Amino acid sequence: MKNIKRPQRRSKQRQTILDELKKLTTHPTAVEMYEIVRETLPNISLGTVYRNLEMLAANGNIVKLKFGTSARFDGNSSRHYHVRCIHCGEVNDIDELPEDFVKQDFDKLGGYKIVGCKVEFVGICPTCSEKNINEVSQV
Amino acid sequence: MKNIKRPQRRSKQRQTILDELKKLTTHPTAVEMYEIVRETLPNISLGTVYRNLEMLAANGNIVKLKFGTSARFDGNSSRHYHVRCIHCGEVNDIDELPEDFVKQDFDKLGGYKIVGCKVEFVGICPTCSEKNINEVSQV
DNA sequence: ATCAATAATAGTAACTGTTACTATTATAAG
DNA sequence: CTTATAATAGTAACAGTTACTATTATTGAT
Ligand SMILES: [Mn+2]
Ligand SMILES: [Mn+2]
Ligand SMILES: [Zn+2]
Ligand SMILES: [Zn+2]
Repeated sequence: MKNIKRPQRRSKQRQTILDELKKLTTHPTAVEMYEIVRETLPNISLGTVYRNLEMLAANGNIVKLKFGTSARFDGNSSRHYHVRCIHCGEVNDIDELPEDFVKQDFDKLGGYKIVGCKVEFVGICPTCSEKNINEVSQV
Repeated sequence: MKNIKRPQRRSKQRQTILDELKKLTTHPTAVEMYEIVRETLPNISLGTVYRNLEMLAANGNIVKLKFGTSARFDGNSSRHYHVRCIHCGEVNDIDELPEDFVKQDFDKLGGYKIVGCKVEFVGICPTCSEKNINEVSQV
C-alpha cells in the first residue's frame, strides 16, 4: 500500500521517459528504460526512472505489466492485450480478442500456441467505494 | 528463467500445502500459506513452502497470481477469473465472464466498480516451439 | 525388514527488484 | 529576481524470493 503522488511540476526526466517509452512497441523493464533514457540524459538516476514510471502508470499515461520477475511498461495505453511466452518470457501485443473469447477455445493467437489465459479485472470493492481514498495498493 | 523440476517423490510437506490450499477460497501469499501449514507441520520451512508452491503451479495443480507486491496462490485451478481492488488489494473470484466481454463495456462485476481489465494469454512463441525446452520463464 | 541412492527438507545466506531517504537542484508562481 | 518546494541524483534499506548446504525422508532393490 503505497501513496503515489500526482506530478505537480514538469521535469525533463519524466517527459523523456514518457517520450521514449511511447516510441517503443516493446514492453521494457525499468532498467531497460533507464538504459534508453540515459542516452538522452546521462545523469538520470534509476530511482527517478522507477518513481516516474509508477507516476505515469498511476495517471494512466502508460501501463504497468506484472508478468515476469520484474515489471514491464507499455507506452501504448489504449485497449489491447498481451501474450507471454512461457519459455523465453517474450511479451507481444494482441490487439483484438477472438470473438469466441468467452468460450475460451482458442489454440493459436499472434503465432503463439496458447496454453492459458488470465483475466484480471481492476476495480473498487464495495468497502473501499464508501471511503474516499488516494492510496493505491498496486498499479 | 528458472528450471522448475518435477516432483519425483512424495513428501507430506508438499501434500499438506496442496490440501490446505485446496480448502481455501481465498488467494493466500506464500507467507500466509506458511502460517497455515505450520499448524499441521510446525517445523516446515518457508523455503519449502515457496519451492513447493512453484512446483505445484508449474504442474497445474494450483495457480499463481501476480497481482500485488507478493505472489498469491489459488487452489482452484479450474477456469475462472479475478477482480482486484485498486485500493485495498483484495482479490475475489469472477466465475463467468460477462457475455459482452469482447466489447469491454462492463462497469460492475461481483459488487466491484470496474475501472480496468487486463488479459494475459500464456503460450509458446514461434521460436520456442521449435526447441524442446523444460525451462520456464515464469509460472 | 534392511539397505543404498538420492530427492526433499530445514535453516539460513544471498540475491534482485523496488522503495525510501537526504542533501541538492530545478521548476514555476508571485 | 526571489522564494517555496517539487523533483532529482545518489545511495541505503527493504521485501519477497531463490540458492546453498548439511541433514532427513522416500523409494526401489535386495
Ligand atoms: Mn502492449
Ligand atoms: Mn480464484
Ligand atoms: Zn519463446
Ligand atoms: Zn477495497
